[in-house]
Amino acid sequence: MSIVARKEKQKQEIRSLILEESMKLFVEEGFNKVSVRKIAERVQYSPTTLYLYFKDKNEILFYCCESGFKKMLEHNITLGLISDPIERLHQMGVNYLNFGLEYPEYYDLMFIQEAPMSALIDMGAGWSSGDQALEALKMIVQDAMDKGLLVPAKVETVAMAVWSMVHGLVSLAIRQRLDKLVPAEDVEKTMHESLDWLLKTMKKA
Amino acid sequence: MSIVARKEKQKQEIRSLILEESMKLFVEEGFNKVSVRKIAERVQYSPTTLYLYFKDKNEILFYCCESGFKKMLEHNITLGLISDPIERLHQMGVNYLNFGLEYPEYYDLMFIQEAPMSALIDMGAGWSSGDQALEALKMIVQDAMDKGLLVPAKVETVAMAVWSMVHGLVSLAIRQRLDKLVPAEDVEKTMHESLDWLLKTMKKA
DNA sequence: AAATATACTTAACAGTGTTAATTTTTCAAA
DNA sequence: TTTGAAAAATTAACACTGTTAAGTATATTT
Repeated sequence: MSIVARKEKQKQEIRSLILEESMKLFVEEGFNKVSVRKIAERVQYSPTTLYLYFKDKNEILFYCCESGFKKMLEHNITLGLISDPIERLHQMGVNYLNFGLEYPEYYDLMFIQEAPMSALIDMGAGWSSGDQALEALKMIVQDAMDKGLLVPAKVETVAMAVWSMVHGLVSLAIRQRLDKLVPAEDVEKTMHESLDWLLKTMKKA
Repeated sequence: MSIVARKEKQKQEIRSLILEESMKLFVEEGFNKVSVRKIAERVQYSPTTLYLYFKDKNEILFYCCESGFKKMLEHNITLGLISDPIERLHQMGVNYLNFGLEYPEYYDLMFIQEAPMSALIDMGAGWSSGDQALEALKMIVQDAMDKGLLVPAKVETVAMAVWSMVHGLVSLAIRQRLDKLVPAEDVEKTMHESLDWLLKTMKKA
């Protein structure tokens, strides 16, 4: 029993090692430029060994995302302290923008690449941390509505609007599309202004 | 002179042929799954011949985007008829969502892939139709503000907010992320509701 | 010590983008 | 009309990619 348990533990350690090194590489060079062989070299195993631990490259990416979501949740840890729902929503948006701009490669994997979703479908699995973040968003919107701070509307509608807005900002920024609208050096500032504008606008007069 | 002109014309025709067939393939299978060899087979040339007409695969994609923007502008051709700026902005948003959902592969190339922007940087060129669309957006916002239909704010800020919002909706939808918020069959409807909500919300009371 | 199960590696396949060298075609001058 | 240069297209090749099948060590059990 203890020997089989120790072996299982070793296996998990190798899994973790692969994920860690993969994530480092994804962050350094971007998902598409990282090959299975490169990861294998980093973990000092042959390329094919990785296939004993993961179904394919997509699955490796999939598990890396989970750690990305956890990182994101850490950013939101101080959120509970803010009592005003609108203020809380605002801060959540600011955190989202900061996360995206600080870790663009993580963001890319989690929200832009299609690979992890394919893996998710293949596996029939879920993303607990990811769903958790969305639930948090919906709850804040619901809270704000209950307190009469927002014009009544379907919670999903407003949540989708807010999420889409911050995602749009980050993903356009990451893909250098916002340079077409304002000079590159003003992009970050204007992104925050846009978020401020939305929050101010949606707050019930 | 006329003979050299005809040769030039022939060259342009081959260029167009390559772009047409590439676009078809990109739409059918997605950028990443289309290889230079596949394109070559379609146009009945050897793979290396394409390199006589384009610097690399990214440059092919880049020129395909231009046609995507033109397609998009066509969708907006009826916009001038709407006199109310807010209503015009709303319809522009609706067109944007429809375009993204109707031609997700085009949208992917134009706004999600990073490849065309790399080509753009390498070439030092611009995207006339793309810039044109952004200018149109800014002008509508400016118009709405001039007519006192929006709370005064920096035009770029509001334009960025609106663009980010619709881009966020489309790109999250394309990458199957919105399924996490509402059931798949409700995604499209809720997207439109979110857009409606934004426009209603931003309209000065 | 022999047999079996586990962990890992080597070799290989079919594909990728791209370059250099080589061939075929086109067309003006002799 | 043949010759020679210029243009256009091709073949061969390189260094990669993700992934699978077959083979080889290394433990563990009998």
